[in-house]
Amino acid sequence: MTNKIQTRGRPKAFDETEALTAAMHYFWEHGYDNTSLDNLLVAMGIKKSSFYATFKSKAEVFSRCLALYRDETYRQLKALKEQIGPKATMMQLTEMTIKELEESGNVKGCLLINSGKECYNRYSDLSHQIKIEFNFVQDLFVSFIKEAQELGEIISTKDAHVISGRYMNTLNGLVVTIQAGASQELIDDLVESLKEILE
Amino acid sequence: MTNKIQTRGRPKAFDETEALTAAMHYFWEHGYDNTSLDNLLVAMGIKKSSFYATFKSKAEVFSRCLALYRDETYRQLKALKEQIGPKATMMQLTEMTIKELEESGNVKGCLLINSGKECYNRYSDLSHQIKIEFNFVQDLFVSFIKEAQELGEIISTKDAHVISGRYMNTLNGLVVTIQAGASQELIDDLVESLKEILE
DNA sequence: ATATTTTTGTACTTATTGGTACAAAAATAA
DNA sequence: TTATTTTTGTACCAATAAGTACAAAAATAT
Repeated sequence: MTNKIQTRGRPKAFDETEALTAAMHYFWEHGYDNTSLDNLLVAMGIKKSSFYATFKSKAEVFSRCLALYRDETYRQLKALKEQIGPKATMMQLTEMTIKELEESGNVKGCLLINSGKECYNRYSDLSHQIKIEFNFVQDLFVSFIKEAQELGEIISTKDAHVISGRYMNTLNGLVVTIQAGASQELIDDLVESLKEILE
Repeated sequence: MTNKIQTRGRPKAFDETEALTAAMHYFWEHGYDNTSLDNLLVAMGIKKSSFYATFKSKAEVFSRCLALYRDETYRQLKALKEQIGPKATMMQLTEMTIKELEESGNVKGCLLINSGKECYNRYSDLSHQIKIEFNFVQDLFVSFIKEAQELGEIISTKDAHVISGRYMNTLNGLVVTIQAGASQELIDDLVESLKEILE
């Protein structure tokens, strides 16, 4: 991947993918606008000169982070599915959100959803990319539901697109509902409703 | 409300509530951070000197806009409920979102949800207020469901809190799902799921 | 007429933003 | 050794941010 044959001159002291991963996590936690270039440089562990010698702008780095997020999400979810099966993998998404809330007192949500809201009607190039990444991940979820139906983990009378769409919508809704200040009872029932969707 | 007995001196040339209403709509469309003071002054139709002679800061104005939004929402929904009944009023919320999408090509969503996300883990005072306003409006929805159940518009076997919570969560989820770039089929099914929740 | 208060307008401050310029040091291949 | 390239560091730039200061004009109650 990043196997560039060593050319003459001082080699890059940082790994591009590692730096992008660090940037992705910072963006994920703070959002695009609320991440200043200085914040980003500290998170990535490189200096401004190195940054602009490698990337063309903050926006380009963000774009690459979105792609990286989609890649990582895809990779990790597929790996998890091989271990615990498709239905358990879907439920795990909910459990991770609740666990994060209980352990740290807050939730980050999905980077694509967060960025979709932030970029909507403001950064059309990023919005366009987010749409593509979002539907890419959405398709993965549909394939999980289909596989779960074949395995008999989920009843086959409902359309996989419908189940997947409603599950993810409810989960993404749960995050914004928590962020708006929902009561524990409301959160608990929404988690219950997520279980029901996968029945 | 704003009946202040005329004191000596040049009277205020603008109505505070009108200015706040204009500010509220600007914040609703653009968010808090993405609304500069200059944007706000143009939207409110007043000059910087008048602004700071009346309000103490941008944050205070935003806070008052949140309260105004809750007030207006409460007032308008109750009025609508008197006209078309509680269940139709709830469905109207979905219809408004879809109508807005079809007519203008985009959705604004709920100011409290949008602000909840934007302020979460960043502006604790505002976050705290949003939580209060959000639950205030949420309680109104619960009362609508209860009334709809009494009227026989919605079956009474399910808890009103559950119905209200799931409906609003799905609707708020729908907005962020649209903003992330959902397909028309997904949007259509989520609207269908909103109908089912109120059955 | 006068005191009072809000108006508008202009100028300013301090901080931060994303991004550029450039020199000197360091690390490596040839 | 030399050519090449990346490193760090410092100094910039123009734009924008929220907010302050203050004078002069305008509108009103008394």
